[in-house]
Amino acid sequence: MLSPEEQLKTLRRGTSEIIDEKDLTALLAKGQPLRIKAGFDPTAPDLHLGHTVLLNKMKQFQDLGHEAIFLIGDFTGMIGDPTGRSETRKNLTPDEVKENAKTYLEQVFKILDPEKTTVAYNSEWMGKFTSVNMIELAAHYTVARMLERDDFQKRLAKNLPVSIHELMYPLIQGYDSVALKSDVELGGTDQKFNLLVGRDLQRAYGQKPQIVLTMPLLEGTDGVQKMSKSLGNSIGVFDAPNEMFGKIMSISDELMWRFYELLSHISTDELNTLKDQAKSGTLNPKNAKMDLAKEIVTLYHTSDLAEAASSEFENVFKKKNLPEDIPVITGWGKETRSICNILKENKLTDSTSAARRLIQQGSVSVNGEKISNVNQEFSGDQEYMIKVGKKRFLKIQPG
RNA sequence: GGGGAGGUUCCCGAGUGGCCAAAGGGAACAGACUGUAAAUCUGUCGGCUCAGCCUUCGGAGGUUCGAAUCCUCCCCUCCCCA
Repeated sequence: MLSPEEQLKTLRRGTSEIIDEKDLTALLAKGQPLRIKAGFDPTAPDLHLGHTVLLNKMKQFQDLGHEAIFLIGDFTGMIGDPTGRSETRKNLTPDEVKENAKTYLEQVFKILDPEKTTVAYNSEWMGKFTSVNMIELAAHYTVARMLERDDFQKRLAKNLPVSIHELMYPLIQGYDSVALKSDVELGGTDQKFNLLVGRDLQRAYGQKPQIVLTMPLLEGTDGVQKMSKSLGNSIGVFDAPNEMFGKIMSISDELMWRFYELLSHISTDELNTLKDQAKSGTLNPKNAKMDLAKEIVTLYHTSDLAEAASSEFENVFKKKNLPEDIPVITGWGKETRSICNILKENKLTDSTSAARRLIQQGSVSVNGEKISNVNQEFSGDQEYMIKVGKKRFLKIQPG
């Protein structure tokens, strides 16, 4: 095992806060593998790059010889973490939770080493919890301390509802640390409160409080708000290679460095070199971004697909050629149909109204010719290349 | 249990009988500019057989020539008192 200082150097990369670093150093100095806990709520099946920030940190612990415990909050998932919520979450059914959990693990093992990862489900112990146990647990915390929490404060201040069960959430997450006897727990900065409750509860149950390590929340493609599917700024780990590549290319240069720090597996030294080169002008930021996009696409797909996505990107957007994989449909014969209906029927636009607007704005072309007449009709027995905006394409072939 | 406030288009939020498909902001989409960058500027932003028509303002009824706006009942949330 590396020395505590060397380990810390790696562990500090991208980290927001370590509570408390001295304690962590002391633990590392023992030279024993530590139990590293990270919990995921299987509330949404769509994993995005933001979720992987934590996994990358966990991977670092794993590579340093520690024991990664991946906790699936199948029990807590039914409650819904109130963190960062301006409103109460919808509860999930056990089946939904189970389904989501399966998806999670599949993705998780693209980063973590399955051989060295312990997977735990908190329903294992929470499912057996009696109401007496629950009340005992609740007795270890006070209402005032629970309401200190920022999310609750904000909601109360805005006269928004906070349900009782949401107050239970941090207690149960904290109890997971007791059940797992974790030495370190990882979480996003928004999880700080919950993670700290874990420390208090471990103390209350006679254990040594865990070290809390928080990671920043990754911004979404807009560069401002945190990555989230519902905000429409996320890059999903299931995104197709070309889409994933394109989304990464669309982030700002500033955000690119953050992605490098939190998502790339290149060493911190290499990263600093890249930054210096970009600053001095010897490296075009675009190339650094292309490399990053390739690395990430390779991780979730393959290096071949990443290369293909890269050349496709250059081809379509730099050289303005047509993409390779244009959806093709078969024509409808001799009768003619209006352009608006064709666009709507093939989902190039949401509605004929939207199609009209886009045509009026000059963003629709057929065979390279801009369409200006919203009523223009086309027969279905010829080949057409339809383009809407920069990204939507459709080819119609005679039947 | 008593008293008060409120539920508006994807989100926030204005609108208290016709000039309302509903201000403003955000998001999104499109155009210009680019490195598909970002930033900026411009436009669009319920639907349709589209200069007209149809469906929306928590739900169901009602008043009216006409309702997001008034009345009745119901559902949901918050605040104060107990």
